[in-house]
Amino acid sequence: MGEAIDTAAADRRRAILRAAVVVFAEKGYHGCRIADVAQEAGVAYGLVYHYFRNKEELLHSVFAEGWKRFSSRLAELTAAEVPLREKVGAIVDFAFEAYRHDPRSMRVLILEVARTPAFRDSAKRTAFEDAIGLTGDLIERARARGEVRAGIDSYLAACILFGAVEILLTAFVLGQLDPESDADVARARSTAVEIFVGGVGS
Amino acid sequence: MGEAIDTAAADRRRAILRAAVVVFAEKGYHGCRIADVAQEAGVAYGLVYHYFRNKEELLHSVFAEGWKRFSSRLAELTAAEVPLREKVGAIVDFAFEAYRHDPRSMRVLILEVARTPAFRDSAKRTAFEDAIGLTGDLIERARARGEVRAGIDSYLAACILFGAVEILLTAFVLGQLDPESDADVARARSTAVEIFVGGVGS
Amino acid sequence: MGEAIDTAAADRRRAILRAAVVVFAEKGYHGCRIADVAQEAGVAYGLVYHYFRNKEELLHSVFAEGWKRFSSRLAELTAAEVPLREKVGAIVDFAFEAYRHDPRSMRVLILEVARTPAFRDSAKRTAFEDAIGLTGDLIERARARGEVRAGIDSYLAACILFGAVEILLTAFVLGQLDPESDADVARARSTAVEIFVGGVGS
Amino acid sequence: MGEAIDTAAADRRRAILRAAVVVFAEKGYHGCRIADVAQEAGVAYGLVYHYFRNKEELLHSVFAEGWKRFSSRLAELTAAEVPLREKVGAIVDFAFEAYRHDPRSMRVLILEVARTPAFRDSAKRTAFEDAIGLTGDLIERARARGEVRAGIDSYLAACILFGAVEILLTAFVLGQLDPESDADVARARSTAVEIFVGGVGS
DNA sequence: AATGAATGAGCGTTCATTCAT
DNA sequence: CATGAATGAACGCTCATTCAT
Repeated sequence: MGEAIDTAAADRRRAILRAAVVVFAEKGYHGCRIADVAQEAGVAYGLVYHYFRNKEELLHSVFAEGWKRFSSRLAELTAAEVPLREKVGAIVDFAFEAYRHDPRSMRVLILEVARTPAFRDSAKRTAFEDAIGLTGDLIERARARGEVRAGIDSYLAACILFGAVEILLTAFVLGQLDPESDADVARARSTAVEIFVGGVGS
Repeated sequence: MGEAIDTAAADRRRAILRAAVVVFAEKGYHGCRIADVAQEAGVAYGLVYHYFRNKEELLHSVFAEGWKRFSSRLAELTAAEVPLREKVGAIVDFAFEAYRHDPRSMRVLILEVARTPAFRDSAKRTAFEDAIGLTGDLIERARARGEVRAGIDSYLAACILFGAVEILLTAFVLGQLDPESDADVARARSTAVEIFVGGVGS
Repeated sequence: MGEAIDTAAADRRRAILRAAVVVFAEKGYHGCRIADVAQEAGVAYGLVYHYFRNKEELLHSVFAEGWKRFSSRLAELTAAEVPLREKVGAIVDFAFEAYRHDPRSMRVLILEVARTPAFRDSAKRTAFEDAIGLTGDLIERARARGEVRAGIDSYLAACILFGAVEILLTAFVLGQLDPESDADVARARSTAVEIFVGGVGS
Repeated sequence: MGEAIDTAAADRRRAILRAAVVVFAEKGYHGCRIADVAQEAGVAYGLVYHYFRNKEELLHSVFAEGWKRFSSRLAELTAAEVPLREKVGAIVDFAFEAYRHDPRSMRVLILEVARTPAFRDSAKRTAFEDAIGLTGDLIERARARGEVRAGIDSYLAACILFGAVEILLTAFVLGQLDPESDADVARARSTAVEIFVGGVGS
């Protein structure tokens, strides 16, 4: 029974979190009120403060929740024994897939979390740095197998891969690319992988 | 004399704009008050409203000012008759140089303008799209000269180049790379160019 | 068994009341939350509402509890057949002793109850007035025995005695006098009694 | 002209302060909103924050304003060369007169300021202590002229005088005495002076 | 009886914006 | 042009109180 209650509480918490994703995605962090989140979640706004200390912590939690999935997937990929090109493809696929599956979450991750001043420090940066670290490791391993050419810094390369993925996601988010169009998605994916692995040059 | 006054007015306007750059860079668009900008500019806050309709227009103007230089440089590069690798290097150099020269402006461009909801539409996006269009044209021309391999979409490639540059600038802005270190700058530049043109693969 | 339960209930009630004294003394009536009182009492905050209608009634009850002892002692003193100087001394002693014994209760009585707007009417004032009435009676009796000089209004004198005691207690509460110092206590006591009975004049 | 503006600003500030006195007196510090003060002053509530940092500072200022008059009068009295009985009478008169002249200010001083937790420290206590110090000095001088009997501590005596005055004012404030009744006022005054100087004893 | 999730009135405070001087 | 007093919408947050369990 205690568990049932805990679960109910956890459900509520998750409901508010989901509502926050929706609302942040729609109006941005600064453009929405706690009351909007509460309304979207179908609860009184006071309740939000039972589950989250304040608005900022709500955003932090949205991030933490979303990031967890991404970084665990990344860790898997790093360990896998497949060619670099496939790994890079998998990272891009995963990001694109995540966006197709829950565009609003990605929207918040891409447009809000990463750019909120409060997030420019501590935990958040660490999370991004961890992801880059993992990806850098992944590239280092590929180098050990002779898959990476000389003169390429693995960690800067990881950065660049993320930059590429992020800007393509942004293009999807902002509507320059259509996530519903398989052609758009395939083209974006292959261009990202091809450039990252083989460059644009002939 | 009318001109003298106009010039004085223009100076004032520029002073406020400069102050806005400083303050936006320091505390972010949402984290600062018009009064902060005015104080930084050394004027009464009411005066800001003589030169700019409102806070948002101030941010728009900051962007427009900063972007002008960048896009005119881009247009030059597009027209120049040099190999693709050099053009890409020039774009990266220009971005990095701009950051070294006026890190606060870049900070605002990178961390504020691009991510403010209000900017996710209208003029701002057009500006970014123009830049990508120009860069895409540049790549198309290179393709015409046989410098670009098949299967690469020029405009997505332009996106990716911008994503790469942006994330490296972000690394500088957030302190993961040191803009004062020539080694860091050179490594970032060469990695960006090498990956973009030749990929990481061996 | 009904009694056992009643007793348990009464214990709970008393525990909450004691907790209220502690918390009110520490942070003031307006400066604390029901939740603070509950936590101090080691119960869930909802339970407070089983025993007290609301926060204000809690304060009323704290007062009533504390005042009961004081006024019954006062009634005893009134009846006793001892010289006025001794009676006054006993009142002062009693107040000081009460403070040494339970400074937090006195703190609440002195700093909170007497000054809460809600207490400026009804029951509370009556209680104070009763005390003053009793003390006035006490002085009247002394007058009947020739111990009070002409031109002194007994009830105003009672007021003044209370004012003197209260301000000395305040001095203890606020730390200007040290309740642990026997010298301070003795001096305060004798000064109060001497002035009240004999005045400062030579 | 600068002066005219300063004066206008000072007038506004004073108007808000006066309004605060009225409203605090009526509903208590905790029982009123900034908006009430503003309405009473006939200004927008935002304006209150131009002149006072926050609600607490407003109360502090109300106190400071009211106390200034009282303590300067006290300093005069201390210096005067009149018998102790007259000085004590003058202190009591001044306090009563102040109450008759501006009962709401006194109400705030007596019922709010002295009892607000935030005021139980720093500046406020110092002010009270200063007043007691001055009055203690006054009694010490009287002692030097042989007007005070042995065994009386001047500073405790000063405390007690203040306690007596305060409680009588409280009686006026709470309606147990009628400040409009000359008889009540005269009786209260003479009782206070007589007890303080000569005691109740015969 | 006991718990604490849920509610929502209420309020302090901020700050963009206006406008009289 | 320049100033900054004045306005008031807006919002985050608190916390007393209720009530289902």
